[in-house]
Amino acid sequence: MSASQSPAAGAEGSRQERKERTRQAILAAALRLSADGGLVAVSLRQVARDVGIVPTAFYRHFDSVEELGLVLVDESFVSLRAMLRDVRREATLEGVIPRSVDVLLDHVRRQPAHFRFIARERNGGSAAIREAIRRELALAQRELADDIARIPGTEGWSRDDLLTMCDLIVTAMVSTAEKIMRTHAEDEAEVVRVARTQLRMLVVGALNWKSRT
Amino acid sequence: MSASQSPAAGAEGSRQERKERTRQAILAAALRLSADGGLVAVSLRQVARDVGIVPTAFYRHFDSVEELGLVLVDESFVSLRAMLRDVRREATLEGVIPRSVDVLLDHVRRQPAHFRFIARERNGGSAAIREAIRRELALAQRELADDIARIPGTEGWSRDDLLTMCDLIVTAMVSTAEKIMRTHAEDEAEVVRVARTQLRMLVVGALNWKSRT
DNA sequence: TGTACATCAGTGAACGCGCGTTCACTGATGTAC
DNA sequence: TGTACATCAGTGAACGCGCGTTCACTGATGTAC
Repeated sequence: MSASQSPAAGAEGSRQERKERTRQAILAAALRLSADGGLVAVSLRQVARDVGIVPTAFYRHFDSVEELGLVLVDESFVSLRAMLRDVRREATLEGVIPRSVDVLLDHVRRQPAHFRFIARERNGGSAAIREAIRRELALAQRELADDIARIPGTEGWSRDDLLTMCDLIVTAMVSTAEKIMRTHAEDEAEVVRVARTQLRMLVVGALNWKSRT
Repeated sequence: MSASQSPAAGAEGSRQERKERTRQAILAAALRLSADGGLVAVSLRQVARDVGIVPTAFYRHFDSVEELGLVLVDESFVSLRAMLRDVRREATLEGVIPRSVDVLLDHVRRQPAHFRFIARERNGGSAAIREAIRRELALAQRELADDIARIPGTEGWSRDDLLTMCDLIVTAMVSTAEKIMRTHAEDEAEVVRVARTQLRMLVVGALNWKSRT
């Protein structure tokens, strides 16, 4: 690797393009390496070695592994928001539950690294990273509430009840995502079945609880 | 500290008693130190320094920090099971929800270190520790199902539905515990209110969903 | 009760290793004229 | 189009540090006689 100026990413493109390619390679390496023991266990030198650059070159792109981690949070939530957008395409109260779980399964299987990163760092990471993830999940919760409010048949719910329910839905879905990640393909059906039942219990409960008050 | 043979724990008691006291001091130190960056970030030397022994003396008690971590899992779940036992003392369907949340709040406030350790290592820790925690939580889920099955008025639920519901309850309560840990005392009431509403939604939902089939 | 020996929790020096960070540098790419 | 200079991504040596682990040890406690 000592013969090339930009070993990780080939020599094509402008200087700026090559820098961006190295940056992406660093992000990808850190994401991959963090799967083992979380981002805390990832060293700057490991990342550099993996990318094929000298340790000091890391500083051309990030001030620290921590700063890199915050970028990975953003990147991971792009995947999560893409998922929410996919769920949004089903707009009936009946169809939304099976569809949501299917979409979750699909996205977790396609982007396992991003979902694993969020699950891991949500409690395990540094304070700054935990806070960033918490904020993104709270945003997802509000977006979900907005979406559900638009579904016909949900007019009876107050914003407050809706948010309380969405908090629980997000929690349950994060838990389901974690389950999916440690489940082999042949046992997926059971996880999906349980997740659907739980969502149904939850939605039906919210409906009946509200009608009582 | 170099003047004493058992600096961390005084000189009283038999050799065996003093060894046990050092062992407990090591566990306490590791639990405290892991609050910052998880157990991954805790080094054998840090623990030894904190306890007031030389690094090599650590090996008289544990083979590695990892092994120590597994003991901390056990210890933490003693707190969690004490909590379940406390919940169990309320045996009516109406009283169980507010009581459960009160008990959770009380125990999390009294043993924050144990609950924080479980929350952190559940996803952040080593594979062995994650697995140990997952197994304990699955056990808690089954015990909870047994308890609920004994409450009058729950005869209509199948074991399967009960377990599915308990999975969701445990997930929600872990999430609530995490919320409590990052909430100041003056905002506790809101967290408790939301947690109660969520449990109620959940239980009512399970009831109504079952009666449908 | 007194003595001789065994046990073993804790000691302290030493090791090699990977770490983050500093610094002066190189040489290809980009720009101004 | 050609030349002179600026930029800056990546280099490589060097540093001090904390780490886990080894080893032979010490000396108080415990036990057998």
